[in-house]
Amino acid sequence: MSQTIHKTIKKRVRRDRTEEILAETTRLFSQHGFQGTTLSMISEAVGLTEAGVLHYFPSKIHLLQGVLEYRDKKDFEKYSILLDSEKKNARELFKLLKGVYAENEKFPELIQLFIVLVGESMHSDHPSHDFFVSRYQRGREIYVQQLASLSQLKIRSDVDLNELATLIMAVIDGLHIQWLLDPEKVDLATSFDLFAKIVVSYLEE
Amino acid sequence: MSQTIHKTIKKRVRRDRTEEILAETTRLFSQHGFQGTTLSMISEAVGLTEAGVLHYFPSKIHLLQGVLEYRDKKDFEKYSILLDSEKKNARELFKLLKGVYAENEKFPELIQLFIVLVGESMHSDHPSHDFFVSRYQRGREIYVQQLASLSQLKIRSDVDLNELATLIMAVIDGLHIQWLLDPEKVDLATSFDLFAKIVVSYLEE
DNA sequence: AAGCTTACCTAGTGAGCGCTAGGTAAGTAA
DNA sequence: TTACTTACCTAGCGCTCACTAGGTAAGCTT
Repeated sequence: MSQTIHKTIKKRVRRDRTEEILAETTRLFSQHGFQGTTLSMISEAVGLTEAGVLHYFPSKIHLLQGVLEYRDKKDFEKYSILLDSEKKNARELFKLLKGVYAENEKFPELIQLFIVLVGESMHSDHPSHDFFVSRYQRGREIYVQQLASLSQLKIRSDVDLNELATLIMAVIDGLHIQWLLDPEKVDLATSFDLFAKIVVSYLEE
Repeated sequence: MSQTIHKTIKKRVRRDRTEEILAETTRLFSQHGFQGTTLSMISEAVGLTEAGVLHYFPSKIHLLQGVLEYRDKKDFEKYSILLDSEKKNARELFKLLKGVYAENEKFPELIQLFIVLVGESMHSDHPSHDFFVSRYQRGREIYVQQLASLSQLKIRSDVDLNELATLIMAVIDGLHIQWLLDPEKVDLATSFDLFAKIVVSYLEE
């Protein structure tokens, strides 16, 4: 004790920092992307040295995988509410969807994370390219399944469910882009509402 | 002449390389983004040294501005066809839109350029953030104007034209993302057709 | 108390980054 | 023919990058 008393007191809290690192990395990736974020930015944000961060995730790509897995899992957990609820027509499905996305709107950081990273991942060389290809694939399958399960849906013979699923996901991504760029000019909820109204009226005509 | 004859003959073509630089930079930015592209990649692609490239564009940010201006101008030229043609109802407007986007589909590089760069530009610190904010703003205004000009449009009182404009742009961006990620699974034309059909049927109901 | 594991640190390393300084030679105008 | 501009080049600068080697000390287990 007598020897530490002379130095500036550093409280050395030693604990598992995995969660904190993932949280800060999510924030930084969502702002600057994978390529635009450096290990020093992450280590500073979390209060460690670069080597300290690399103790948890041995490379920058491992950090990316960590963030992606962590957030993707949480993301799909949210949708389980949607998957498990009973609904009989398109109107009810879109009402549920609206609820899920209204919830999401409270976490713009996570929305931005996926928009920023998917942009970077267009090229097949990017470390998260394959992740996003299968994420969208899976997303489409889930929507198709949900649409097909509507017991009261008078499916118009001219509507391909897969195309409709693609469209729903496209609208959501596209609205997110405009909303993140200019949140004062674009309102996520009302724009999605308009889409829902149009689609429901078409399907239930 | 007698002194050059001994050396390996380098044909030194000296000409204005601005266009070539912009073309290669467009290609590289669309693949790796602004942050993921280096001056050495550009200079190699165009057959110059890094300093050679910087002779034309004094910094990497000038290259970004150059690419953006150049491509944005060309992009909006294409839409002038749309703006100038006469149309009287929503059906005709969407038919024209379909034509424009079918044309675009032939240049995936340009589509990818804008998707990749807009992703990077989400954060307000990014050098092209403001460009994209006003690009989308302008885009929405043009669509509103186009929709408002439809002489035969029985405007349903419950449709806000600005929301509809936002939605159209969202669908296009969102479809582009899924198409670029997985061109075999997503067909741009048919998905957009579905959207057009749904919207037109709603508006002309 | 001894030994082991976990949570870090300091101090590098080579490679690559955007960019600059200062040239040289080809083409153009007077 | 001279002078100027344009189109490049070589060399290198300071910085930052992701990552490594090799430590030390805290805490847990035996």
